[in-house]
Amino acid sequence: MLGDRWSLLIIRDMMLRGSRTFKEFLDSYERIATNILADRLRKLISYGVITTEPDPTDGRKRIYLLTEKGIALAPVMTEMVLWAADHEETGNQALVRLMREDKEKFLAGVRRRWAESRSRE
Amino acid sequence: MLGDRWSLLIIRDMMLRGSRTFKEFLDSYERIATNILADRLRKLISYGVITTEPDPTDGRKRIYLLTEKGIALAPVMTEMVLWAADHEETGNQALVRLMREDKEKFLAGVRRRWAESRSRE
DNA sequence: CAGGATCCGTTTCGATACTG
DNA sequence: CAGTATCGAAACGGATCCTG
Repeated sequence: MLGDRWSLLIIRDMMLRGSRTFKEFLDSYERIATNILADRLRKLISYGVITTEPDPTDGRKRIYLLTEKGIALAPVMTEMVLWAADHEETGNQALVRLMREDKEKFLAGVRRRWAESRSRE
Repeated sequence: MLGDRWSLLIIRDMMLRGSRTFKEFLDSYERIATNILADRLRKLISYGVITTEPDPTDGRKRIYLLTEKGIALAPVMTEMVLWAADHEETGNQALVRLMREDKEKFLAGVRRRWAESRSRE
């Protein structure tokens, strides 16, 4: 799954933007077709990187969550974002600044938010 | 180029195995078709991640080298290898051990070897 | 309306054969 | 050795349709 463009973007949006639903992924600024998105979500589930469950407050929705294996990708994503910020188009500047100031602290924050969202389920 | 399987493997082999020629990339254990390899090398050059020049000792060969922008991907590759080692098939165990013992030291070594190979050109 | 599935033209891939 | 040419197979992506 490393090496698939859409999978990486999905993981990035889940990890850094907190995206959780099919619609939120679709609205992410990069264009993705619904069939491709559905396919990648299925594959990510089969890889054990994410899981899915119905939204308890809205039966129509499904919620997608990172697993332990998924959140373990945080260091990879962080390094990717930092490299892109240095060498390609600039993304979220505030986020990049946070990452650069203290990488370990930033990662700890990502993991903490993930653990908290898990415990609410 | 992040998000393309072959590009990542080429960069990995250049960075961690010291691969430098078309043939060395082909012989890398993952199968890659010659046209795909040529295409990815071309794209990596256009991205500014690698450069190429004729082999001074063998006119038939071309040598591919990482640029500054390319070697800056070392932290990304390292985190990818560590994640894969923890969660997927196991690759080069000795390398993984080195990375885990002291990540910064490992990265310094990669950068030093790269600088030395540059200065020999 | 959210989360998909299906259809379909277009792009990319990958295996093999061939060339400088 | 380092690629290019060719061609069928697979993946993509857009539009649209379906279902709870």
